[in-house]
Amino acid sequence: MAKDTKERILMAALDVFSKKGYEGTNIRELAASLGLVKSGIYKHYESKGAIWNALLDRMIAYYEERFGSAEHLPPVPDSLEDFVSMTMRMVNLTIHDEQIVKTRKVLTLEQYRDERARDLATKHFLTGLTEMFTRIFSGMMDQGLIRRDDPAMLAFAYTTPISALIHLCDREPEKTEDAIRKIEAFNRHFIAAYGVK
Amino acid sequence: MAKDTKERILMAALDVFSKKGYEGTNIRELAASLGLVKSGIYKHYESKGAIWNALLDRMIAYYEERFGSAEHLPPVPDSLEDFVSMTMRMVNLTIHDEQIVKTRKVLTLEQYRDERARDLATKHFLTGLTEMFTRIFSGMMDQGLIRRDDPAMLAFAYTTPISALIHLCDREPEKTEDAIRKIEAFNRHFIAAYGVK
DNA sequence: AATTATAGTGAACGAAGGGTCACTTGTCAA
DNA sequence: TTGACAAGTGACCCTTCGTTCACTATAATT
Repeated sequence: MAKDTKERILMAALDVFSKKGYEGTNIRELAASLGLVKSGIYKHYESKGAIWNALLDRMIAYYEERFGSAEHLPPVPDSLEDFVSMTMRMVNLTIHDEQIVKTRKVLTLEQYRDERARDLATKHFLTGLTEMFTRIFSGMMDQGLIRRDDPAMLAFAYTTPISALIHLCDREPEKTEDAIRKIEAFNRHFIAAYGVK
Repeated sequence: MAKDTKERILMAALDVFSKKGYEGTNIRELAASLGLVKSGIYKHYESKGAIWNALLDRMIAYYEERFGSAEHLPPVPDSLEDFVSMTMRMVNLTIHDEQIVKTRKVLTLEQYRDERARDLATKHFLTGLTEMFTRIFSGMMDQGLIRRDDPAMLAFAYTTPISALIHLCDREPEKTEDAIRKIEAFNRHFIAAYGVK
């Protein structure tokens, strides 16, 4: 039960930090969203900063667990259609999963204030995806699915446009459908340019 | 002299908002950075929110003035080398101009809180560049410099990777040189794929 | 020269923030 | 049954924040 509340506090913190940022958040409000009174929070965390650090620990650990080891990488697709549908599954997850969306927003808001947030933001927004798709493209080149080229450059050129649209969805959720269509169109464009038919 | 201080307050606000965000900023500090005492600020703006609104007005007007009308668009380059050097000039400006960097940071930090910041962020980070390069690519296709294709899609695929690296520079300035090299490499890759030799 | 606006000061205020503490309540072990 | 402990409460403390105001100095206007 203690663990439970401690956990709920972290999730509430993720929620409110993602909306108002760390500085814009106050403990009373955070506690109230859990049906607690502010002093109750301090039975579980010693300060607002401690909540922030615990949340970041969690986000970092989650990222490592999820994308850190090679074994959790998606398999190399065995056709171009497979490749596109894998991308679209990932995109849909990352756009619609509340927790992932909030994580991105928090990292966006705190990237200039907190060094660890800064580093994790770069992984989330740039290097993580690029590295992942570098391996995928490398595999696809070996299989002759796409033209042989620098896989890292291709991954960069492939993931950053998609990433830009994911950010757009975070910022303006009402444009989500448009963004998804645009990602699909971009995939067709990409495959037309690099796919081997 | 009144105008002057009013102006200096805006510039100081841009500076401190870009570092600490709106909520994280306090008027005392802002005033002190101008050699003023906090009550002096209120001779020029009626509240902290008024400073924010004036700053946003300024950023919006500046953007309109700079990128809003077709006449301020860069000319269509007349060679591929010209095109790349134009891009690199723009990139260097946008990465090194303090005011532009701060503007991006402020928009990044306040995009979820303020509707106008949100809209301007989308222009800065996505649609503005895309529209601009749509025209450029359209012109370059007419001149036979690049393969005929959907210019809007090409602009999207060209500008978003560069944008991602600009964001990286904002977040981790020590990676600026790497980022610029990467943009140059991306340009070569892009031209190899779409340029007509 | 007298007046009046303007820019800036310093003290003060109320509200809101983070954090503490003595106390209550419920749970579980001895 | 009792004792210990973890979880939660409400009142309180101190600091910081945004804002106001009476006042001064300076520059412009009549």
